[in-house]
Amino acid sequence: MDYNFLKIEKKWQNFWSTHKTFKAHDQSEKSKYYVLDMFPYPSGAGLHVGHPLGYIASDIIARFKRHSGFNVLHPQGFDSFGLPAEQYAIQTGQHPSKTTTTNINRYRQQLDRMGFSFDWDREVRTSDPNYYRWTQWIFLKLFDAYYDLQANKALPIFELINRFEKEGNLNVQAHCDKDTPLFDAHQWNAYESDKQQKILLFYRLTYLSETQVNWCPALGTVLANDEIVNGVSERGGHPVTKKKMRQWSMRISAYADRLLNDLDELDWPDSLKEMQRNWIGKSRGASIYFQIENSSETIKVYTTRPDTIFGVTFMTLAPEHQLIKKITSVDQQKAVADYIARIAHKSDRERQSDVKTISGVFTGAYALHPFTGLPIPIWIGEYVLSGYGTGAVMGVPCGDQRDFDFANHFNLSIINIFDGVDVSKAAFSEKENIKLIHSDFLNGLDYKAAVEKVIAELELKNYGIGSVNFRLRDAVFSRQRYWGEPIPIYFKGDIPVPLNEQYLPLKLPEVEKYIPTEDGKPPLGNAKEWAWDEINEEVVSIDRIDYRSVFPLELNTMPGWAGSSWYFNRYMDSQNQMQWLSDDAMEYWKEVDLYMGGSEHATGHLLYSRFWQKVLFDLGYTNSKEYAKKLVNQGMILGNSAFIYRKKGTLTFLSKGLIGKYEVEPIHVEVGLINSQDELDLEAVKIWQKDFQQAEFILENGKYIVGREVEKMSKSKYNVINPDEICDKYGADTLRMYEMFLGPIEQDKPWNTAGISGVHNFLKKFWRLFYQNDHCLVTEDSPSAESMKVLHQTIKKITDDIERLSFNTCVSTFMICINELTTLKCSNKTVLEPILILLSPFAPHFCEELWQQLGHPKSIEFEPFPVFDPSKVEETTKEYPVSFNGKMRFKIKLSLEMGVEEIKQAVMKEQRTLDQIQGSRPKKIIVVPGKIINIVI
RNA sequence: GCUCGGAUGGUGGAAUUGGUAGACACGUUGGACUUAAAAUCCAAUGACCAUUGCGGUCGUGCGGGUUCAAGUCCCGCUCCGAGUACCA
Repeated sequence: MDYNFLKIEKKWQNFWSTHKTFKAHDQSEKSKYYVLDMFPYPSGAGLHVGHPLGYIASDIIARFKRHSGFNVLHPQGFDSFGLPAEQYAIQTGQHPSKTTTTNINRYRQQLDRMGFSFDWDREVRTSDPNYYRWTQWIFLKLFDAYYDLQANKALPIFELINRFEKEGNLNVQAHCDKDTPLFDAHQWNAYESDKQQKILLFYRLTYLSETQVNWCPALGTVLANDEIVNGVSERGGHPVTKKKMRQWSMRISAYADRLLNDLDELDWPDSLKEMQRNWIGKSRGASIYFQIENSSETIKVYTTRPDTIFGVTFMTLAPEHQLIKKITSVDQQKAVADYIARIAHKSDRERQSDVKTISGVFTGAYALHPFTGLPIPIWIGEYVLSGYGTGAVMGVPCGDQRDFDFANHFNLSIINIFDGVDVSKAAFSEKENIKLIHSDFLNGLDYKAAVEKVIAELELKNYGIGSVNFRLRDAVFSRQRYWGEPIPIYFKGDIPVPLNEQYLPLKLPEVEKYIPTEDGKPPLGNAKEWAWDEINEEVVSIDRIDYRSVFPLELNTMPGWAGSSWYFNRYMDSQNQMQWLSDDAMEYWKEVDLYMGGSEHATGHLLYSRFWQKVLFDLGYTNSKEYAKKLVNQGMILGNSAFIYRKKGTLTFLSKGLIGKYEVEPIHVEVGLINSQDELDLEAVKIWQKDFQQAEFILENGKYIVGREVEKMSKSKYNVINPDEICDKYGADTLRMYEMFLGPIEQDKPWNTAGISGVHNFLKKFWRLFYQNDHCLVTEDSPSAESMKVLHQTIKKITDDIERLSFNTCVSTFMICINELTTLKCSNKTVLEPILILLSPFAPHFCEELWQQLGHPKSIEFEPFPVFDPSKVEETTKEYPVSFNGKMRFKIKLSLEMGVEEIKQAVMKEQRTLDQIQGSRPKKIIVVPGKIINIVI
């Protein structure tokens, strides 16, 4: 019997799938354990060895928990709406659902080969109408809710309407648009229904509004902030500009404080929590009102440094500020208009890349300092952002570097208000250990005391108010795409009307083209059947919108993060046709116990999904306000790219060592064409790409040596390692163990195929404890004390290490264990059986096979995990290192039962010790039982 | 700039609470078996010095400190990575 991994793995994968071994049961005596992976987007390129890293880790936990007696939910699915399938559709005319299905099937095949213990009966696909029906349902729940600041939670919108009817909105404290008008009950009841609906949009948790959006002309769609990286689109790297559009948004800003505070109770990586904290960006400070000279208008500024109020020498408004038109003096009007026009032409990217240049213009107007009454010139400056705070800042050049630079550039005055500080060259922006001067009633105070005092004063005199600000913006929810969830809304005029939930799912219509219409409408504008008939309650042809009861449906679709913001709940009850989730399933599964995924979702998916969970919690649809108590970020497996070097402007390629002073262009080559000595296979490269047939390769020592660089694994960099190839050559169990062995799970690490033999040899070595030359070695004799000791040391180490997710050390422990048992020639059933159970989460097929060979009729999957027995590893003696002043000199074997005093006496009797001390008495003897003896002399 | 991580042999990495640094694996070298190769097994492998025999010195990015004892704790740097970026 050889270790025939191909045969074994196929056999057990079939066994597991026909027996539905990993089916999770909704009712069980056992405690539940929910292990979740971030579900993949099924791209056309298939999986590479980096993708399954997190899945392997979570699978080990899932299997370990099953052995430990838990009813484990370990589901998987596909985030199957998205841009690549749509772009492929645009190019080829093939329906995205077809591409998606093909890709999913390929993913499924690859995943199955690795022996994951997923419960595929619960699979979800975000593009499946049976799934997105509930995504649409959640959208309607958000549409029908508002955020009440008194209750500090979302409430149904009808409660708000009731209040409006009784008392208007004068006493309503709710999270709403800042331009929301005030009205009393009488006014409200007198409003036309359309006007009432428009006002309600200011309150709804998902709402339509005219917003400045990030428009990507190349993709023809709007992007959220987290979909933009360095001013260009995350996908494709296309430029992004600003555009005003009527868009759906999600009022996530209402939840900023709770999203921030609840982070404290989550067992998530600190770095990830920190990223979310920064993204939410809470800051404390004050809003201060500045009266404008000779005008009734006031300008509100937000500052985190109200203590520096006496350092104010000017004020700057964002170019988009509404008051600019009103306050600009006659003689400055042209200059201001020119400036604003110039800024408006700049794209976001230009504005971002050019932060060094200082630009601005004087409005000709002055504001009055609230305390001194002195006039302060009002400027307009590009560096002030309209989106943050009030879009206006007070300029304190002595305390803020940007204000300082601005003041210097335009020759504005600078007052120093910090004691003993030189502000002639740069601003002083530190807060600690400094006292204020030239600051009237704040003189002599430090930062903390001054802030407190000035806010009290501002509030007393009604010049301002202490306030809190967030960086977090509402999330734009409309996408001008085809391949996404339709938004269940139709329009009567410009009033959005929600579809009643009984008509869900609102299925994606068929279209002829997947591109925007000629008049610039989203792709759904191409659909013929895309109007809602209120009377017949069905989707009908758009030709009928002239009929009284037929109205156009929303043409935008939902963004990629919609479907992924709640899928973890659906797994608990994925086949339910009546509800998004039954109460029983929710009651039993509660929330995710371990969520495994990449940190790249920190400010996207992981924030949006927390937001939706909180809304659903407030509205009573779930009883967990956080859906994942523990989260682990697996690192990335990086590729080891290979480069050849083309002499600039030629077809000549220089081996790495010959580049010298030549100007060369590095070009990626397929890593499969490189041997372990970094030598390029010249024949193969010419077959690989025809372009190289004409090329001349200059060799060193008869070889072409490539350059190497560690980068992200990607098809375009030709550094992809396909897991199928590894499975063919070494088997899935080797791949699983090797990926765990590469390093700590949360770390990025480069893939290196060369190292895999170590793990593969381990499995073969272990196999040889069972079989050699077709001969079974396993005996039922009672094992030696040494082998029992090896076993129990292993049990302890593995149990501890799995609990703390240190899988790389687990693999090492197994290797040590098998090396020792090999040395001991131990093939006792009593020892080998528990090791199979220990190892089975890592190498499941391998262990199942041997488990069966040992005569067990049932699968290994639910065997109880072996329990550590300390008595088996107990030692009576131990070698203690004896050191003098911390330096180790010799070892001494002593009984473990000795007390500290006995050990001291025994050590002092040692001849060598006495030699060391040479007559002088030791100052101190330190004994840590079981660890160390140190003699201070 | 700010925030958060890192830095240990030729390489990936161990060292869980301050207690024999370098486990385990790759790679390299030498050996056994073999006609040969593969496979397998054995030995050596941080650096330097001493090796006929023990052995010794230095070593966890750099400079200090605390301690009988520091990869681990404290202070000050350097470099690398990630996130974020006119956020007032």
